[in-house]
Amino acid sequence: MDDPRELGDPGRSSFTLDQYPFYLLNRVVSRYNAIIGAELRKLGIDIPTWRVLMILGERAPRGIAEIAQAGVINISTMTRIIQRMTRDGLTECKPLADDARVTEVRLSAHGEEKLAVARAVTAPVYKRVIKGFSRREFEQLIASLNRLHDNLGQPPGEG
Amino acid sequence: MDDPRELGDPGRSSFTLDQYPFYLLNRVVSRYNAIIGAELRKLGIDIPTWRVLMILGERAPRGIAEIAQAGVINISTMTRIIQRMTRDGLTECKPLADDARVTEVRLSAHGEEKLAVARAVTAPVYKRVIKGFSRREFEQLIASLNRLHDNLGQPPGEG
DNA sequence: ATATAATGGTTGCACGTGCAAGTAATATAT
DNA sequence: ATATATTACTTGCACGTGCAACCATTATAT
Repeated sequence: MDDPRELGDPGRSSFTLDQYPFYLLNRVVSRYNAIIGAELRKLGIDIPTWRVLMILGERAPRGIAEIAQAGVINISTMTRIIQRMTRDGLTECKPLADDARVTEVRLSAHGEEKLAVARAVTAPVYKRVIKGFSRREFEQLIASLNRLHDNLGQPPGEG
Repeated sequence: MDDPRELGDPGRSSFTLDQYPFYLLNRVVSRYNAIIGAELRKLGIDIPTWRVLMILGERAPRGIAEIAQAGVINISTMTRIIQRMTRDGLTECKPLADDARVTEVRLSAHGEEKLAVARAVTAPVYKRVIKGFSRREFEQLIASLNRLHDNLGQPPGEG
C-alpha cells in the first residue's frame, strides 16, 4: 500500500482526485493562468505572448521551433503567435543569414518594454502565491517538477 | 538572497525560467496532457471529457457549475462539454426535481465503461511518470500543490 | 400579488489551437 | 549535376474556448 507508484494511481480502486498529482497540477496551473491572464490582458497581451517575451528575454533561440520547444507549444501555433507579436510590434523577424529556412526572432524595443511591465505586474501575484514556502520546500518542488519533466520525456507533436 | 519569496520571482533581475515554478508547472502539465491526450484520443475522448468522467465517477456534483468548479473549467465551456458527452451517450441530464434551474448530470452505463477503460489506459503512463518518487517526496509534492492552490484563492470566471 | 433581484445555465461571436498537408530552402545520395 | 530526402516553417480546416449577453427559474422585497 505504500509503494509510491501506487499513490494517486488512476488504475487503483482507492483512487481519489485529491491524491492525483496531475489533477492538482492542472488545477494550480489553470488558476494561476486565469489570474495572470487577467493581469496581462490589461497590458494588451495574452499568456502565450508573455511566455514568448520571457523566453526571448532570457535566451536567443535559433528559430521558431526552438521557441516552441522552450515554450512547450505546438510549432504551427508558435508560428502564429510570432506573427501576431510581430504585427503588434513586439518582435522582429528575418531569415537567418547562413540558413534561409530558419527565422530569426528578436524582441523589439517595444517588446523589451512590454516584458519589463509584464514582469512588474506578475511579480506581486507570484509573491502572494509562493507565500509560506521555505527555501527547502521551494527547492524540493523545483526538483520534483524537474523529475516529472524528465520522466515524461519528449511528448508527441511539441517540437 | 535566500528569502524564498525572491526565488523564481519574475520581478528580480536574477530571474531565470528554470527557477520559475509556474514555467515548470506549465511545462509538466503540457507534456502530460499531450501524452495522455494522445492515449485518450484512441478511445474517442478528449481531456476535458476524461476529467468530467473522473469527477462524476468520484462525487455526485449538484449541477453543471459544480462540475465546472471541480474541473477548473469555465461554466459555459462545461455546458458544451456536457452537451457533447450527452450526445455521445456518456452522460444523462435532467432538471433537478426541487429546483428546475440546476441540471442533474449522471454517468450512463457507457460512461462508466469509458471511465474504466480510460483509467486502464492512463495508469501505466502515470506509473512511468511517477517513477523514482519516494513516498515522502510524493507527499511533499501534493502538499506543495495544495499550498499553491490555497494561496491562489478563487480565480476570476471559473465558478 | 407583483415587481425586482439573484441564481443556474445557455448561446452568439470572435479567436486561438492542433492536425494534416502544404511550400521553400538546404542536405544527401547517385 | 540531378534526383531525393530532410529540415524549417506555413496554411487550410475543423473545432474547442472564453467573454458577454441572454433566457428561464427561483428567491426576495414591497
